Amino acid sequence: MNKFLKEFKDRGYFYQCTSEDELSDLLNKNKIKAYIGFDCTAESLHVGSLLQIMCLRLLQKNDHRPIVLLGGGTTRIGDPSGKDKTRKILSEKEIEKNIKNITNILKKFLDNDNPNTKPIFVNNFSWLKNLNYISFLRDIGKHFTVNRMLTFDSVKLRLEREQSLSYMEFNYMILQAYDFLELNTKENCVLQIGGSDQWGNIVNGVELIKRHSNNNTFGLTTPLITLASGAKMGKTENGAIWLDKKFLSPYDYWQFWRNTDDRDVMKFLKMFTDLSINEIDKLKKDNINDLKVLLANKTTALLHGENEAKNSEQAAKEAFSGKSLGSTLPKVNVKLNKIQEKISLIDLVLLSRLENSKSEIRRLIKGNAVKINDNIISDEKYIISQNLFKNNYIKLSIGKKRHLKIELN
RNA sequence: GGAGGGGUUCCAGAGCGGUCAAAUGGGGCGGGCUGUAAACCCGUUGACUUCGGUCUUCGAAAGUUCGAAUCUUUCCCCCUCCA
Repeated sequence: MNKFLKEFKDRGYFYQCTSEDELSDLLNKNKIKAYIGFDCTAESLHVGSLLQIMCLRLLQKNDHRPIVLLGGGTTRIGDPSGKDKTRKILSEKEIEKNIKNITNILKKFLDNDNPNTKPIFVNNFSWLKNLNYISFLRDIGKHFTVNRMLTFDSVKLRLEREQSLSYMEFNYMILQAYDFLELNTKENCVLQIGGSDQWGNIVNGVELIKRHSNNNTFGLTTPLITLASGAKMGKTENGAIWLDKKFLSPYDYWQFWRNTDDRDVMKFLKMFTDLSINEIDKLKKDNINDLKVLLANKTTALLHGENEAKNSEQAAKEAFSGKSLGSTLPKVNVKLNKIQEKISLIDLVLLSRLENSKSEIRRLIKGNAVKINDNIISDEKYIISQNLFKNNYIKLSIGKKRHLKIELN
């Protein structure tokens, strides 16, 4: 089997392929271009897209060239796959902003220097916006039968549940198929990779290209990752695990990985780090916590860099091992006069934005969950005094996992 | 178009005139155990509070009543069956 494909499988990226043997042959013979599409509905990507990003990296590692398609056009339509309801439609401005931001995130993960493999960024709005309806129907629409379209899950499931599906959304799969055709024609792109929910859309592209241009192309999908606990990966109660400092600090990103379920650690090391399969298999499994730290360090380094990873590890060490004030903890500044006004503990927590409901904070205080400089405070009327500040800051903790440095200025 | 059933707090789902900020389960949060894991146990889970209470919530609006999630009317939405 081809080297790229083998590693793709070994790392757990593989779910389905349109024609595995042929693709393997092709990859052995040629360096190809492959594309993955990213939705631009949100301002940032989250961990849910990480597997796709790792696929892009793997392509580069094997000297293939990734094309990153940003769905500036298709986001204006909305993919019905896996959704019960029509999504809200974003304004042009929002989409442009999202594209910029998402591009920057992807660049952090990818090698942008090697001229042979550096990613090609495209926005499908650039070709979709100029489509002429009549000629599109004649050139492209004729290759699709409604009979077949109705059988795809994205459409079928909606109809079965009697949830309305607009004509606009119904067209989504044709547009995505057209994207592939466009990239095949202009860039000689021969492979589309996507999540398993994209299978239908990908197959449509492969078939369209066959009928329209008589070229052979391929589709490859990755599995939906579920955690050992059964939950979908990437979202927690506190929100998505964003791949963007603005929405989730490197420390919290590090913590997300550090808190991985025991049963998922090896799997994630393979999926989300650059450690070779060999190295991973040789790792000593007797101290699972060391492996979690390794996982957190590697994944954080990929996104935020080695330094941030180191800092996060250091901060975690200090925060969890107790007494020392974490010099690297996330910090919040408080004006000196606030303290002189005799601010209450409740208000301090409010100020820290760790919680935003006074009732909730009261409950936490009663439950012995709030600590200042590692001392439990159980009096909800506790007033913060200036002499609590050592070296100009205090450590505020809620529960075992949330720690913050409050700095005076 | 006709006939029924339904919209309840994060989710599922009880309540069907006062004792309802609303049973129970799940999830979340906190505590315990531990390893920042899992499992398990306990507590908590609308907001504000001078801890006495106060305010806002049961699809929307109007009404009946001393009092409504619960009754009436209109409207909106969903589901099932028939055409």
